[in-house]
Amino acid sequence: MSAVSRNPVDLLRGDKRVECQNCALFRICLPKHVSAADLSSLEAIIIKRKATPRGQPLFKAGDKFSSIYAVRSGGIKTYRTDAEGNEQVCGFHLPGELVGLESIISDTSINSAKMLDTTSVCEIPFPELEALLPRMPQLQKELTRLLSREIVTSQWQLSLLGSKKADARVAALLCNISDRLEQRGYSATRFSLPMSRSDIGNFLGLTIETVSRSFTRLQRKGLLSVKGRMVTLLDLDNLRRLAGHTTLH
Amino acid sequence: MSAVSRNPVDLLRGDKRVECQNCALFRICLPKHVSAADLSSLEAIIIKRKATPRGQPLFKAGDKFSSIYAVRSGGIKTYRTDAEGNEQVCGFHLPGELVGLESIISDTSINSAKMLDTTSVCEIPFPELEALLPRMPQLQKELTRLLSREIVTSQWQLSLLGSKKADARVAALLCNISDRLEQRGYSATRFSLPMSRSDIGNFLGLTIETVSRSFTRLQRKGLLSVKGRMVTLLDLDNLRRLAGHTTLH
DNA sequence: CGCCCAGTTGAAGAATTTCAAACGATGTGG
DNA sequence: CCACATCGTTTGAAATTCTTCAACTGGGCG
Repeated sequence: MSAVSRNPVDLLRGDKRVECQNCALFRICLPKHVSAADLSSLEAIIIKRKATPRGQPLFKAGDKFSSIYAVRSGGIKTYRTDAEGNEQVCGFHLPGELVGLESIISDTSINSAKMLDTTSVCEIPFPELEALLPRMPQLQKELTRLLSREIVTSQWQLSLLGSKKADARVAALLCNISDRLEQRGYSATRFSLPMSRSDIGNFLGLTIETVSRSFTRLQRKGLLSVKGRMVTLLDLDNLRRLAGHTTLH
Repeated sequence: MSAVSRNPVDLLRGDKRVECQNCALFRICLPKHVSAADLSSLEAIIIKRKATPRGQPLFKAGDKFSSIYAVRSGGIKTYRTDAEGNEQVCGFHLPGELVGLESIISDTSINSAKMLDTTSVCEIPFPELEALLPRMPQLQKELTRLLSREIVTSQWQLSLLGSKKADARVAALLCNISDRLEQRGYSATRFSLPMSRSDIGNFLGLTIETVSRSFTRLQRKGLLSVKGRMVTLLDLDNLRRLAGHTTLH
């Protein structure tokens, strides 16, 4: 999708100092309310990683928890695996969103995270971040807000899985992604899904076949047009109506 | 279930100063790591409410968000209502747990909360709490941890709704409640469910009929015994095996 | 060119929902 | 004290939705 690397190995770590103010995501990312004076202390602990190709893990469940991550470009899925080896996708993370917040309560990572696409992240070592908080109330507030938002997102997902039919779930996910992309300055009606049908199905609690059929039905109703991962939302109003609830983000 | 009040009206507010150290839940509640010196500043902002009867709302979605709450006794459910008026139960909160964390990101409450039983709470005004954080790193850490735990809980629930059959969902909920009660010093194998079948079904993404049938099946398998809300877990091992994953809490 | 993977489509099967009825505990009024 | 209404729960049978199994398609890449 984006530029692909020749040599994955030397993409794994970057060491250039991050410059949040120049980042396109500054307005929506963690440091958005941090004063210019404090910003450099924050930037000092952040590790700007280079792009990593699709499919690479960012971390695995059980790894020692030491950092959270901000997505700079691309996309990431987080997922957990239960005793029988079943995966459950917990979330998709777009640029400007944090990954790994659920593991703060633990010494080890609770979820695994994998690149959906060529993706770059900023690594934020958590103990260092935590040490900054007492001195930086703005940052502390923002972190609390982002944690809270993560709860809201999970609960939104719950209300999807709890009572909605397949078509409504698919519509809701598409509307949600549409909103998030729009917020980042992209088209709200035409975009490429960063994740596979299998990930979508898993996220929505459906099989890939059901997802596929659902796309076909929505297409026949004239609500959207799909070609592989490329979707065009033709009737956002009715799509939202079908999703039938709380717009998120 | 517990003592019932004659006059609900004068139960709504208490003004006795809270004394966390003497509270049976001190070890598991928000202030557990706060130093004795800091504790009194925290206690000063907490409002100890008197018991409220079953069915009363604690807050409603859309209310101005101003406080989070710690359950002192009884139980609370939080839920959200979508555009069509469908409810989705987001969580059950037992003594020692916080309620309302999801709304921190918002000016208004995102969920509604209702007493499942005669319940008393400590109200913690959030702006005041937030003001204490810079001076009390321990408290800040604990709040962050609790927020993180809330994410883990929601994601646990997701993995239930995402891929589990009805019996597994019911078994998982029972094991989860069992664990939480045990942690609070109650019996892990014999307890009274604080919530109705309807709440259970809604929480698990099932109809009440399916929940009822599931209880009957689990009973026939000799895994438990149910009479109304009273359950006895007869074979916790196999119940966990059936639930088939990550123990939470 | 042909393999392979992701996605689509079809038909049969399984699980849950829906509709309907009955039960038991609780509470009210005669 | 009993008859009756109510609520939450249980049970049964039919309808629906989703899953499963299987075959097929089309684009990308060796």
